[in-house]
Amino acid sequence: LSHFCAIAHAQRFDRRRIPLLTTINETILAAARLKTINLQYGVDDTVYAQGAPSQFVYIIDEGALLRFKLLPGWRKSILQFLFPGDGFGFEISRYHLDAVQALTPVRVRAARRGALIAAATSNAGLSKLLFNSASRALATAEEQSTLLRGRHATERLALFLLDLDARLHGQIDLPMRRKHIANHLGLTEETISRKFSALQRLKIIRFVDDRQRRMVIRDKPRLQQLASDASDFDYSNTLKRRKT
Amino acid sequence: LSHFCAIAHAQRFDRRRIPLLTTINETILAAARLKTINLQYGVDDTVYAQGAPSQFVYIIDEGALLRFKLLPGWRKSILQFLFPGDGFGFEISRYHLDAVQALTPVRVRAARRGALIAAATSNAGLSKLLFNSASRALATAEEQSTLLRGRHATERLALFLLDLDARLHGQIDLPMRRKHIANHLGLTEETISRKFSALQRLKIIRFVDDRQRRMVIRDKPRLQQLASDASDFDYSNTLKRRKT
DNA sequence: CGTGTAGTTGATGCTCCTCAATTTTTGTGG
DNA sequence: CCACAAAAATTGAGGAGCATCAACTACACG
Repeated sequence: LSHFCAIAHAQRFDRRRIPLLTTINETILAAARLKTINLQYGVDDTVYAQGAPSQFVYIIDEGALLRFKLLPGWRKSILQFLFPGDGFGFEISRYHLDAVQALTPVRVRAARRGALIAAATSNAGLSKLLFNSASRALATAEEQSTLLRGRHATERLALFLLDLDARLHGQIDLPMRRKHIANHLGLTEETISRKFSALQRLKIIRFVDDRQRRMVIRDKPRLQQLASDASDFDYSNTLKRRKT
Repeated sequence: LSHFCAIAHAQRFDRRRIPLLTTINETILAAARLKTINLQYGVDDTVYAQGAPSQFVYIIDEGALLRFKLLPGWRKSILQFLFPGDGFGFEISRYHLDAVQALTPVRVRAARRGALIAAATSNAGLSKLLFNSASRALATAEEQSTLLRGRHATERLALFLLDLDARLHGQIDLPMRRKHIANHLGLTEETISRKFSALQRLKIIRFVDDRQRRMVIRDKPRLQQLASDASDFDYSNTLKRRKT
């Protein structure tokens, strides 16, 4: 038990502060006293596919992944991006309803789903933790819906960046491609690219590497304002200045 | 116990078939053996406000409600519409993170939140039910996110109608105003109105009352097709025919 | 009968998508 | 290390779809 607590602490305070996001987290694994195994994945590797039997639950030690659903007609919908400390892979169904894929080289710990369920069945405290965790995940998902109801691309992107900032703290290292962000926000990659350029021109963000992947937020108040009302920002594709 | 089971059965098979949607349902109340009280609300009455202390959990016997969140700047985001059999009001937080309001005259049963939590703490089976329920609610919320990533108004409206159809079965009696649908789908009420007109012109749906609230789906396959790809449907505001 | 509310329809402009060209970055093999 | 090809990101032009503003209709209620 103390072993896992130590890891949990290291995870939470070491590199990044993270509001836990999904139905599984460090505390749960610790409370269930499950044996875990370490696994590694390379870029673009699939951790599990949609419809596959659900055997393990996972917690991320290092790297980033994306969680998505396949839709009728070859399309997919990216539900969220996962970072160290986040957990995934636990559902009621015995088969996965989503799929998870690595964005960078990844190290995860995996525990048997069956063992977790068995532990929860005889342990009301653990069940309660699971419920808490699912509730928080639900709140996160509804937050996401609210984000997607925002009508302007700038609003959505600003909210997305602020959320990442809160989770990753400080310098944001985007592990995903433009097209992933676009899919997640219900936009196109061209629009994402244009909005990034616009935010950079206005000195609200800055990319600090040549890959345009590592960025800092230079003017968070302005970004927060854009997140709630982008009406004095949104200009079209061209470079004309803001409306008066 | 058998009392509640009877109600649960009546609820599930009597009037409408409903995939349970929120963190609370009939089965949970029955398993927890909670005392309930009956409450009634009139149109537009608030069941609870955002930020209010969380005292009860609720199950709907009759009528329809809407659940929403207030956002910075007087805006609100409608998370979902609730119908008989659906439950609401249970969260981890001791204060409500959302608000619930009646769309029609409503009868609900309420149970004390504290009693439910107490029951869950000593009862692993109940905790597990709560977790299952939260997981299903999570799946629903992620479904909703996926809907909102669809780029065309027609896609979103079609998915919305198909979802209502699955929940209400048969004739759909819309308890909400156009503006509620619009908010929920991230569109404007004018667009909703125009899309309804278009669907009606194409004989995909039909309104069977003069208030334009009660409708039947006349061509479900076509509606399902539009839900996954509206590219051969979307024409602008004007009445011009579909693209070739 | 007015008055108010919900819904529909129309005209216009803005935002974002589409398609395409260009630039930048990444990966591969000599 | 450089040359080359492939992939990712950016930028541009034009058009599609939705929002906005406004007028209009239908119904509800006193």
